[in-house]
Amino acid sequence: MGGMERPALLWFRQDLRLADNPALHAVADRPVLPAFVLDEAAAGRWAPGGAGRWWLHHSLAALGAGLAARGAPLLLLRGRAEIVIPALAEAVDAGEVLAGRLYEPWARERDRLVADALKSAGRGFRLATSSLLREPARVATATGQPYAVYTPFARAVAAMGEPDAALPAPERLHPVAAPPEGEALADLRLLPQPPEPDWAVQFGTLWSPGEAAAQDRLARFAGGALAGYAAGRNTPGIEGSSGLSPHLRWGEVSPRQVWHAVMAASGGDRDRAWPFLSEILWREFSYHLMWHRPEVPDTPLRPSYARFPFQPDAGLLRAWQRGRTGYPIVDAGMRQLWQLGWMHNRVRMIAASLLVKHLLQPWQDGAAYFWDTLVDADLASNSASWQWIAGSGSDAAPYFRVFNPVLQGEKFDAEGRYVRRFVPELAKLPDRFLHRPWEAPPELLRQAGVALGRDYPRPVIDHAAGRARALAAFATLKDRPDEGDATG
DNA sequence: TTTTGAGTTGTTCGA
DNA sequence: GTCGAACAACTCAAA
Repeated sequence: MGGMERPALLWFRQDLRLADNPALHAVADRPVLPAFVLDEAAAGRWAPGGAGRWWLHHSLAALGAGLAARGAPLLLLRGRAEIVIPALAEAVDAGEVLAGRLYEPWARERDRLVADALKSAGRGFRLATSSLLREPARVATATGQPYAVYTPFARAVAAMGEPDAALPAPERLHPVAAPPEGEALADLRLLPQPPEPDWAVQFGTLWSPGEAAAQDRLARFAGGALAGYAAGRNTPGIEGSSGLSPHLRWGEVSPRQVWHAVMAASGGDRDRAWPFLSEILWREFSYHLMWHRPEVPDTPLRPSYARFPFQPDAGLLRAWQRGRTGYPIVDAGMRQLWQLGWMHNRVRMIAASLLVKHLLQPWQDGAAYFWDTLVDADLASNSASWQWIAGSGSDAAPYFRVFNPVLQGEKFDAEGRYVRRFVPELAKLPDRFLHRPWEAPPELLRQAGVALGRDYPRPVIDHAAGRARALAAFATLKDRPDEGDATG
C-alpha cells in the first residue's frame, strides 16, 4: 500500500527466478531486500556438490543482474541462516520474511529455527508453494494417507485440475532505504578454486544457468523434441530430453510454467502432453515421498533391504565413477556425467543398475556420487530414483529386473552415436560389436585400434554371473518372519 | 471389511 | 526370427 509500509525480506534459496515467484510477487509493492545466504553447515552432506555449486554461482549472477535491473539488488551473505536471516531482518526492520518452501529434511528443520527466531522478534515468516505443483501434504488418498505408488499419485494430482496460471515477473521493485553490505559473488567461492583443476570447464558448452536460458530451453523443447518425446526420451544419442532438469532444480523455471507451456504446445490435449507431464509428476512424487518419508536419502524404504548383502569395494566404485567398467553404454554415461554434469536418464538407470546389482555396491554410494557430479542433483529425485533401482523403494522395480547393459546399449543406442561420442577409443568398432567389444574377433579389434585391457577395459564382471549373484543376494532377503516391529 | 486389480522404464526361456 | 509366459511375494489404492 503506502510508502510507510515496513520492508520485507525476500529470502532466495532455490527459486532463483523473477517470474512465477509467489514470494516475490507478494512484495512487489513495498520496499524489499532480496537476499541469498550460503549456508553450507545446515545441509551437511546434502549441501550442493561440485556441479551444483558451479550452477549456483552462475544462476546467482543471472538472478542478481535481473534484480539489480529492477531496482533491488541481491544481497549475498554466508553463514548459518537461522542467525543471518533474523539479524538481517532486524537490520532493515523487516515486518516479515518470505521465501519459497523447501522440502529437504534439513531445510525443514532450519525453517523451524528461523521461524522461531523471527517470531520471538515479532516478525513474520511466510513460505509459498513455489517449486512444486502441489504441496505434498495436500495430496492424499481417500483415507487421508500419503501415496506410496506413483500411478495413483499421478492420477490424483491430474484430477486436481490445471495448476494455477503462472505469475508475471514484477517490472519494478522498491529497494530498502539502506541495505547492508554483502559479499561479492566471487567471494562465495562456489567455483573450483585455482589450485583445483576446473573439471567443470566443459559444462558451459551444454548449459546456460539462469532464468532467461531456462525459458529459452523450455520454449525450444516445447516447439521441438516434445512432439517426439515418448520415443526420443529413450535415445541418448539424440537430443530427445528436455534439458530442463537443472533449471527446475534451481527454480529458474517453475513446474507450473513447464506444465502450461507443455499443455499449450500440445493444443490443450492432456493425453498428448502426458508423456512429459508424467515426468514432471515423477518429480512431484519424489517430493511427496521425501515429505512423508524424510529418511529416503539414507535409509531403504523397505526395511528388509537394510540387510541386503552389499560388498563395498573402493576399486569397483572407482572404476564405475571413472567410466571404466568395460560396458560401453555405462562408461559412456559416466563420462558424460563427468564432462557435462549430466547423464541421459535411460543411461542413469543402466549405470545405476550395474553398480547396485552387478557390482553389489551400496546405492547410497552411487547416490552420493551423482549428488556431487550432477548439475540437476535434487535430493528428492536422486534419492527416490536410486531406491527405485535398488528395489528398496516403496514403489520399486521387481527384484528380477536386472538391466543387461549389452542389450540396453544395443536397443537404445543401436547406431552407437552415444557410445562413440563419449568412449572415443571404441569409435572405429562396427555397430555389431560396439556394445560387446570383448566378443569382437581379434583382427577386427586390431583394425579398430583397440587393445582390450590396455585401451579399454574388459568387463569388470560377466553379465550372466553378475545377474545370478544379484538374484541370489535378493533371495537372502526373503523368509525372515522376525522382520520389522516385533509383534510376536 | 473384504476383495480385487495393479504395480515406469526388463530379461530369459521355450515354443 | 518373433512371441508369450515366467520370474516372489507383497503392498497399495480403491471398489
